[in-house]
Amino acid sequence: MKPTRTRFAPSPTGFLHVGGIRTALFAWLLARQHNGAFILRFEDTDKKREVEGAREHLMASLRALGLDYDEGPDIGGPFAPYVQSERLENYQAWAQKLIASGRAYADPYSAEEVDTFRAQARAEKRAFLYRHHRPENPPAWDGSTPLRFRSEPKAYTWHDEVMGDLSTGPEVIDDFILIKSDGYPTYNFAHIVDDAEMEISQIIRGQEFLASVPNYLNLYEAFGIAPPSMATVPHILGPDGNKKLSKRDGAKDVLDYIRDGYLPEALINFIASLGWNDGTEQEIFSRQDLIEKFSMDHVQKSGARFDERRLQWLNGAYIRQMPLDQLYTCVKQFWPAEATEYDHTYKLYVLGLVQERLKYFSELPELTRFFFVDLPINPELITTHKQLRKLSLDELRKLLLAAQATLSESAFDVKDLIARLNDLLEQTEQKPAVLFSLIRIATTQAAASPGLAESLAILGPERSLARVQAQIDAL
RNA sequence: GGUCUCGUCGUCUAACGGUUAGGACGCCAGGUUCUCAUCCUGGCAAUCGGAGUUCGAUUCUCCGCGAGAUCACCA
Repeated sequence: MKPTRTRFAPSPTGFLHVGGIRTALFAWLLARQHNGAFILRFEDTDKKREVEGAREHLMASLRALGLDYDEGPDIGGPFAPYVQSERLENYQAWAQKLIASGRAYADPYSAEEVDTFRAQARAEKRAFLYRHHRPENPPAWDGSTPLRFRSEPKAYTWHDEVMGDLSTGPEVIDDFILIKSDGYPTYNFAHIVDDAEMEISQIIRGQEFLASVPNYLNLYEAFGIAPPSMATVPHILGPDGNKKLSKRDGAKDVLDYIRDGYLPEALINFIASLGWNDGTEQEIFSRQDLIEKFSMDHVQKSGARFDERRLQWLNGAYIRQMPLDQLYTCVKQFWPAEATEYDHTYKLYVLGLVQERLKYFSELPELTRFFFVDLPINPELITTHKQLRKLSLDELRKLLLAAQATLSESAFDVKDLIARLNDLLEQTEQKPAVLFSLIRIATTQAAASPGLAESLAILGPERSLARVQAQIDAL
């Protein structure tokens, strides 16, 4: 059996969003699963669309997700270069083979003339076929005009790893352009040459190419080479509509998810399970699980909608199962500014308290700020509280004074705090919902916070008591 | 308009032609002496429609309907 060699071949025209990364992920998984090679190739044959910095961005995105490639533009490999604009002579050589065998010819028409043909077909509600206008005696090709493939229309049936058995009639086969008048090859031509030269065993790509496959098959035949196995994955759709997920609809750069504090492992798990499952009820797949269990024939044929809530849940699940010290290194850049003057031990303790409620790292500041700085008194926390708003200012003051008295004698370890808070419940004959809420609000000024005793223990006596006092003063 | 593809809870998805159509996210309710979260329990919720084949159809066939892709000197 031939070695597994898969590739990810983006055009450097922008960032990589979740939809785009999926084909890269699948290709990577197959390569790793079979101890094969994963190859990165830049398809930069349209110079007009190229975006400055996109190459670096694409490579950074793959790196961030841990999708390491074995051959590529920056690291080379046995079939270098891995950039199409640096391989023009290869395409010329292959084009000459077709010219020699009579399977390619110069397109004598101007772009405007072809547009006229196209408009005509459209007006007649027909699909446009260039070959209906194929010239009888095309001039010799001198490179100043497009070079077209001379197709041999016929019906095809073929197998797609995801879609299953597919078939089309001869009416979809056409004389597409191999080399543009600027000397660059089209995608349709270049990828076939490169995949053959680079010995790619399996092509994984989005469904926008599905309709072109019969044309590719026709070209493979003209070259007398066997096509690689093909897998067509459906698009990932936007969250609200049925549109393909695209940059225009606000699809986010995968690097933005990393910046927001999503874990690469969670992102990969999420993207993989968007349209794929292993047939069991497992939801969480480690990278190794995915490598072992991934299979193209379990990939869904229809497009999946992108649901960020599910990604959040998954990321939270990964965060929760992380060892604390590992999580600590991950969140280093995400602490609120006020945390800089606090030491490792303090922050580690804080992190331990919020670990189970953290969905992504950039939430860390809002979740932990009150551990590092006194927040301004927010009267609404009491006036909108369904129990506390019923109490008079005098009652509130009494409770806070009682709390102050009890806490001032505490050793401020969790155990002692719990004991004293429980005593205070009996003393004041209050429900926890009243007493604990009040103390929690006074000492945190936050709508939500971790357990009361644990929070107080971290804050310490000085700060806790000062905050209770501040709350009393503000009543 | 031609061609191709797809169609199970709101979302992601399971189900050799035989299941009370399962799981997960989300949502709702309850429990875990405060909030938020976690965890646990329970609940709501789906086979696009119509024929046909069959003892029996989510599954096979056909016709509708809906959705997506494509018909570029873009990939």
